[in-house]
Amino acid sequence: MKAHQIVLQWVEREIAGGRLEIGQRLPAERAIAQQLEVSRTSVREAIRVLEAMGMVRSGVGSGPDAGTLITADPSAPFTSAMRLHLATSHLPAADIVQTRVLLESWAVEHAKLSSPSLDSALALLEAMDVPDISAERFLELDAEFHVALSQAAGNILISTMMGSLRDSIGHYTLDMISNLPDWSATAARLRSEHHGIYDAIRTASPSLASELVVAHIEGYYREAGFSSPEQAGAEIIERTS
Amino acid sequence: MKAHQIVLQWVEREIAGGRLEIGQRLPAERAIAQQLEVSRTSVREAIRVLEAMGMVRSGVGSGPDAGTLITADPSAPFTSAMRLHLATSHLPAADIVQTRVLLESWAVEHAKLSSPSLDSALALLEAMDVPDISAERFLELDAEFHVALSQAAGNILISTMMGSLRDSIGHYTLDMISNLPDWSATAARLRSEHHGIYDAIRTASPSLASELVVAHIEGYYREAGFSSPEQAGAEIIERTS
DNA sequence: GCGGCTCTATGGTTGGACCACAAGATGATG
DNA sequence: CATCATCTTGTGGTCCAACCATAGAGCCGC
Repeated sequence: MKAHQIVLQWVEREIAGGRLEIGQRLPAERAIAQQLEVSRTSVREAIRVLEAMGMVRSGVGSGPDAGTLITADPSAPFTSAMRLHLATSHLPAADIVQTRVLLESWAVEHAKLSSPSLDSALALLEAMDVPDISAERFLELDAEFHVALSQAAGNILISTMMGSLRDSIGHYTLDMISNLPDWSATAARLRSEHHGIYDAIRTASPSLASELVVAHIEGYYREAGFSSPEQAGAEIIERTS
Repeated sequence: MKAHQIVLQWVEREIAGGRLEIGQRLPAERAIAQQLEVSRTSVREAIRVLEAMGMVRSGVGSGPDAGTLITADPSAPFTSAMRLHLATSHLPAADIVQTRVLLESWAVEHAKLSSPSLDSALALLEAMDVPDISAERFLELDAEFHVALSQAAGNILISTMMGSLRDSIGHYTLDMISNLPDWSATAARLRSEHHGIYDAIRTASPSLASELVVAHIEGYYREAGFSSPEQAGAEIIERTS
């Protein structure tokens, strides 16, 4: 077993055993190295891995922001790993769109009316309603709106995956604007659909909300000139390669 | 920007630009360090991160297994990160079960009859049919069977997530055996349900297959004494904490 | 030919040194 | 006494030089 893996294993056991918890600090790198009898270099390699997995966050100096703090950001590994794997073209964009539709339609169907995420969604909805908003800003809020919706179901795993997909999705929704015949008309339609989805959730019509979401997403791709998410994915791969 | 991030960025650009591809080797650590004007230590930290994300695989010595090979195993980051985040109890097991049902029911509904994964699934099915199989071995094959099914839809992202969930799921399906009143009876039922699912896919009855999968998974939890996956998750957290 | 040897290049590991940073302790100064 | 500058301490960030372990490549003696 490699030296840095010893450290990883130790950290995992400390966490699983409750001796380390979120919000606490890891011992100093030099202290861990001494305790586990490995070099500080190896400790640092392990911490880099933990950092990439969103388990810790390091800060220099002293004070509240210093030291290696144990966090728990499950989205970090998904986001960064997905971006890299996308670059290899072994993860087709079409798969991402397809997955998005699946996760999001499920999430709105199982949204909990008591979730505070719905309030955030409403705020985003209103932010999108301002008249002279730029297309970039609109799509940004759009993405956040969809993530907020998917959080309302209360499944951390699914909302996390949606949050990670959001970044990947953001890259090409913007590209697709140029394919639209009339952005302001599209924006108006998107606004109306967003409100429709939101209202369906609020009035406890889960299956309707789900259908509207699917239609909303697929409609956007259709209007941008793709007859299906599969083709959209293929086209995007063409253009970015 | 930290030194190791420079390396990560460089690797990402090399891959995105097609100058590095899967199957090729990264330059030697010392060479990268010299080229990017960072220390070898920083290069190694970056490689550790890439390794954790399933992007590379390092080997010492010389020959075909030596050097740092660019792979593309999207399941690696999901699996390891999920295990760690599970340990923090910020990722409830119930969420995992719920996600599994969602992904798997979608996958069988969209399974492609031409997929070779279906042949693998059949082989696994037959392996599970041998009379004197142990419960452990049966559940192992069971897990592989479900992963094979989810691969048949051809969505890399979804099958990858299922593969990662499989590890987490495996931990507690085994635990649940003790809750079963009659294992051999349950095994017989599972076999029959597996064949039912497989046949539904083969006979191009996607919605039936999907329903059977949901019933199959939820039925297992019910028989083990949980009335819903949510309760199962809660119970598992109790027992492992 | 063939077995064993050295050579070489790879990643793996280590200890030590130094830097940048930020808070807290200290002390000079008005 | 209050205030501000300075020093101290402890943190992560970086780098270097050396050494080890591995495993193929090539050479040499037989």
